[in-house]
Amino acid sequence: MTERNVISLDKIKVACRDCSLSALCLPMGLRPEDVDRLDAIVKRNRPLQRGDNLFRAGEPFRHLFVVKTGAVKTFTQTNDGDEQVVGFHLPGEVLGLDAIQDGQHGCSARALETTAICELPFERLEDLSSNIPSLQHQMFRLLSKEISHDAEMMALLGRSTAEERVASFLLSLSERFKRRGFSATDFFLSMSRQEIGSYLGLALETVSRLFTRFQDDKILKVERKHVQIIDIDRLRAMVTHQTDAERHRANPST
Amino acid sequence: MTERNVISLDKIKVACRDCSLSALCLPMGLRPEDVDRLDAIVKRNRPLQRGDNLFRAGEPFRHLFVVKTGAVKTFTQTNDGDEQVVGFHLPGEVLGLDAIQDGQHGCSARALETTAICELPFERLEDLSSNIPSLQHQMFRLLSKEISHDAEMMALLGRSTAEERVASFLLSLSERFKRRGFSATDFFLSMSRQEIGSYLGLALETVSRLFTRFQDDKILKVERKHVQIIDIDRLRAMVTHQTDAERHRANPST
DNA sequence: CGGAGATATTGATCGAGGTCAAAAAACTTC
DNA sequence: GAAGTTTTTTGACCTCGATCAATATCTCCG
Repeated sequence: MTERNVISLDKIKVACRDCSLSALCLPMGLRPEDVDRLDAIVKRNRPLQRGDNLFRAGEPFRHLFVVKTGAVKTFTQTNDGDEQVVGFHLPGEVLGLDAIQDGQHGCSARALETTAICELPFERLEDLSSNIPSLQHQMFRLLSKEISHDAEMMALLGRSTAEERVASFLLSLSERFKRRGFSATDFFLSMSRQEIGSYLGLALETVSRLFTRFQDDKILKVERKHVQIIDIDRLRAMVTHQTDAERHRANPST
Repeated sequence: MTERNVISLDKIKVACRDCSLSALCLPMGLRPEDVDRLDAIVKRNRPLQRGDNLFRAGEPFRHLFVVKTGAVKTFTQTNDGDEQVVGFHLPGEVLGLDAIQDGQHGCSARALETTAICELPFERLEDLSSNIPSLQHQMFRLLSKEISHDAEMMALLGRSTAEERVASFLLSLSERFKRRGFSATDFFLSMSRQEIGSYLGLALETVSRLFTRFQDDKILKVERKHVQIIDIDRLRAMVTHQTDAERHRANPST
């Protein structure tokens, strides 16, 4: 390992209190002194390279993981060999929540690009949650948010056309990038067409064709992994099958 | 209200410690004295009749609900008017978990038959969880289990054929009835073909046709709402696209 | 009991999207 | 920078399940 690597490794070891993600991540809503107590149990390892596994399905569950920088996919293997993508995870998002229930990971997680991770020993997190009510509350919210998100995803997969799914996917990425301070209309996809298709329940060819069509319709500019959203309103209009759950969330006053 | 009703109402007000569901429900794994502390915050109202709403999407979230007897569906409304079924809930299953995150219900819940419900004020449940580590642990497990289940459902909706979806649905019901002490092979569906179809992302006609086909193939005997599973192994064999997450869960030793 | 409305079955038709195939473009690696 | 591999695009074809439609059956009430 070179000197240069050592320096970049140190750089990523930012304490929670100094981390730009704290408004999105577990520390959200905690008092500064409680953030420090949380920080004390966080372990920060060297970054993963593209293709590295963070954990594999079936492994014992010991930690929750938070994406700090980069991107991770979670997936399971079907018994006819090919993989089913379960989710894509951006900075501030927590992985491993499905493993709490029976103490082993139900899916595998693999870095889609160079990715820094914060590791939280779950037993110590539970102890801390017992002692910090706002942390317990934040944990409940986190788990609940995942459940809400899954319900929306199930609705999407159950009802929507390929067009709606791809539009939804792009809008979701757009919003998540925006919240993280990146451009909402100009970004790079870290996953392949294959992975997008698997996630959306579509063939990779269908994803590709829709990108092409959206580009022909002047809604997007797509060049390989680089996506620019030209007309976000037309993209939004495609998601006609939005449920009232989603509407309430988008505009709670109605 | 007649004398007869009053008696039946009293009968359903069984304390957690005496409830046959305690092995499936929140009290699971709690010490008897902690079960009593939990029991003290549980409210048991009169049963719902078929078609009654337990809560509606958009309403403020105050309680978690547990099905005691009967069955409940949760659903959202798409903006073109028709409903999307999100889940079916049997005795011992908890409703409202998706609402913790933002304090309002993301879906509506309606009784599919006469249904008794236990109501848990969430704020008091949080306080209790802070003071009873095993209850906090149980809450985390409960939420995590929901997330696992949703991931399986997403995989089902994303990849599977209509045949697999219906087979999976029947197997899921079968296992859940079995755990509750009912027959795993002879039961009544409390939901319509329409609702099954909505849940599985299929047209109601497709559900009906598959029931007919399974019956022709001597896998089932279906008569309206009454289902008898004749050959559960053939039903299992249909679910070829099982993921490794599901396999680990079905047989943790492998 | 009988009629109305809901629910389920069955048939016929059609189209969205899957599959197969081939070529093109972009990364890897030596 | 050439050769090989992976990823993406595009075309042709076909299948599964949606949709439309008609009938049958159930359930609920007066």
